[in-house]
Amino acid sequence: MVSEIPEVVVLRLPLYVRALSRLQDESAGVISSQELGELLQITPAQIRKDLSYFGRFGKQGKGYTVSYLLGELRQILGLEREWSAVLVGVGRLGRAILSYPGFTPAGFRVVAAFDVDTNQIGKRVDGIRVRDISELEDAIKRDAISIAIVAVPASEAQRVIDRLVQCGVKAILNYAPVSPQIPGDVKVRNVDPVLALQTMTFHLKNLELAGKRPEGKRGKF
Amino acid sequence: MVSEIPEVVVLRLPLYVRALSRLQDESAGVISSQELGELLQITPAQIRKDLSYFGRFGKQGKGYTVSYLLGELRQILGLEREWSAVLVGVGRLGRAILSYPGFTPAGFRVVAAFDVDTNQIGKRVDGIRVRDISELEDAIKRDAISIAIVAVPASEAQRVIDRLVQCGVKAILNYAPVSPQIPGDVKVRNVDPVLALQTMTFHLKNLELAGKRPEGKRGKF
DNA sequence: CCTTGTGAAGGGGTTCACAGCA
DNA sequence: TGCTGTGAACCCCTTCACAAGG
Repeated sequence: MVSEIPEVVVLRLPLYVRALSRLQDESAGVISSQELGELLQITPAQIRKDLSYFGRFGKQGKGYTVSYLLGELRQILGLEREWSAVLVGVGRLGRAILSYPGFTPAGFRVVAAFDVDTNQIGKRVDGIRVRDISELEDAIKRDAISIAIVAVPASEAQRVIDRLVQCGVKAILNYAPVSPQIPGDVKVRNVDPVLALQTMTFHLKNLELAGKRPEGKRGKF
Repeated sequence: MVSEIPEVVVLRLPLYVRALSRLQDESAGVISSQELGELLQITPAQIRKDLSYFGRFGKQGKGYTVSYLLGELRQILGLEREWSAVLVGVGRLGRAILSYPGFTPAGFRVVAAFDVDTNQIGKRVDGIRVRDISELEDAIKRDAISIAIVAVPASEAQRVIDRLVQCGVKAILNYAPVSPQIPGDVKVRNVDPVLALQTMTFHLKNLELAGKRPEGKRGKF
């Protein structure tokens, strides 16, 4: 039931959760796949197919009850509990992550932060005491942490990730600009704004080229 | 030549650039698709196919000259020039973005920052003066900016994005936790660490379930 | 009538496998 | 021999289209 779900589907589920949460805040009662699709720029068929991997949540002729579908999806994604995470790297980026207010309401709690910088160690950042990275393994194992956030320099990232994997972390949110090597049972999501920008400059460049070619007029509305 | 390239391919090109840059720093001369694939966890065939959309960059029996391929890819992605961007939203997140040191070496320069908060306006953050958002349109048009970074609250994001699109911005790096509505000729990349975490909790939850079922009956039917 | 759920069809990206060539 | 470049096969995701049912 769980093993055959396409990864792309899993990537979309949080989008549904986010949209449904907003709809619930706006007291929306029922929504059709058509309407949800318009909000998310996803085809209605796509949404219905995605949901059908997990069950039948809708009412024919009506649509989906927002609160019910939201609850089911939160259940499916494991969001009905709180998740503890550790942060490695408390430099500028790491401190920004610690003070990011979006994690807590979503149920993610950073319970420990580590660094190698002796100037940082012992200090408190947003209520979290920065600990020496030598304590990393003990802390993770003691609390059976399965999520880590990596915000160390690129040169250190693979080493840190190896250590995290070694002590049982199964999910890594990686802010370092590297493509880490990890075993298949560990999930990594990379956050790299520069990569994101670079995928867009490709299109920008081609827009400009098109604009410079008088005969290359294609985009008409 | 340009319009038929799958978007997934464009998403991978920056990964190649990043890996090749590192290889160049390490004075690597030549690399095969096999080796590059191991670094990036991508199949060699995938890499060769991706590159073949743009030309023939390798040497049979040898592989790819790192510096040459890097230069070609940078050319393809439009990275041989500097790109100016504006930032909208200079709250905690926006300030962290302004002080992020990764943009400049990659050739991205934030040339203006805007906010609605009168306490912020006029102040300088990392050398950039914060301007009143009412100046947004003029500034973008004057300098023909095509990239914007959005770091405003979710409730404001769509409005801000509408304004950006309105005055000709074609690429948006969106840090707000929303799925924006945009016309087809504008590219958006969303950065949302919470969504990233939520896709991983799905797997974590299922790992735990599997662990709790002695027979580990996965893949029913 | 309206919208879901879903087999089936379709489309597009990945992988294969080998010709080509240094 | 070693590795690229690439048509073709393959596979998987998306979209279609309609039965089902409120």
